[in-house]
Amino acid sequence: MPKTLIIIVGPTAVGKTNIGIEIAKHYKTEIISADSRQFFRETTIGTAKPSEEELLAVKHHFINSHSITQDFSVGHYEKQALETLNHIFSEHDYAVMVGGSGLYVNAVINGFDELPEIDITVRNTLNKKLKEQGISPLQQELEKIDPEYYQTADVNNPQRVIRALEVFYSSGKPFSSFRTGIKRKRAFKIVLIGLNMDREKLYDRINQRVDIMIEQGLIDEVKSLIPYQNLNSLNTVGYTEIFDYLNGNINLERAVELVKQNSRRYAKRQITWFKKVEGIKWFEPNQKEDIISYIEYETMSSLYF
RNA sequence: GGUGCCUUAGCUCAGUAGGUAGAGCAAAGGACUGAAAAUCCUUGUGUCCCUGGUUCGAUCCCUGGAGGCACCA
Repeated sequence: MPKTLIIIVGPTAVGKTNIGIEIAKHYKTEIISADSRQFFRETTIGTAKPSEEELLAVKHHFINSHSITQDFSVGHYEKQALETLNHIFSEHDYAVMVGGSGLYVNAVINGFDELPEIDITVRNTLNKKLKEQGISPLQQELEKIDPEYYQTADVNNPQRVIRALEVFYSSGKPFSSFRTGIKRKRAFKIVLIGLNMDREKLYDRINQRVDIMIEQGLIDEVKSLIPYQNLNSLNTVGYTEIFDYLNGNINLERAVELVKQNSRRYAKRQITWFKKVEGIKWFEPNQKEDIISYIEYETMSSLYF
């Protein structure tokens, strides 16, 4: 029987965690998280991790697996996730991946091109230049060293421009020369489940969940992280706004309002991302039975075709 | 009760010497191969409070009304 990875994606607060656990229990297997903020031990309330009971009910990978101080990116994730999947598949026919980070999910589905390790001082220098001189000198640099990428790149986006430049300055070769766009073949079948619901209902759930986070002590959690507030892993919804409150820039009411608003915007971006992913079958989070039938159908059909 | 000011996009407000209107925020849509809960791009959604009148034409001027704010009684 072929090994099958069931991937459950969808916007924040739609109910992925819950369904993921149900599906994993049904197939008596483990969960691998694809959530770029739930890796970190130091952030719990604001990242809406599975509860302790949920973590005990089903074995989870990539939850509390890393520290915010570690250098961990989607490239590392791709490799580690595939290793973890190998382990799971050595004992199970199914694995369940749950996550809202589109890029991370994509890393497992299609893989990335091999890109060189970059020197962090190069990025720092480029960021300094961006801050002092603005984006246009960086755009000009990129146009000169990598005209091919410059053509198609979003050159208004500093992160894209700096990424291409740092790859060039770290390797001596243009970013575009590494980009093949080739999709990797995986040794397992993938069944993609998308979870979504009425936008208004989703937004209500997001707002409610933020209120619950505050009740659970989000402020104290963020307070304990003040020494680390400049880390990239804390540049995230639910933390930046509370840092602003704790630093006296905005009042608490405004901070909470902004956490809700930014979570809603995040959900919208997630929906945009997943809409274009090929092969997703969409469900409402209360359709557990339909989801399992769909997985069964997909698994069976792969036996015959 | 009287006087003055206000009423325009979901919100805060501009504006049109009379030719049916535009900013910010909110929102919506989109992009995205190692920062991705990040970052970036695009888009104005409207009985211009109601009512008559003047006018070729009124959101704008005039009658009357409704609501809000301020002051005076």
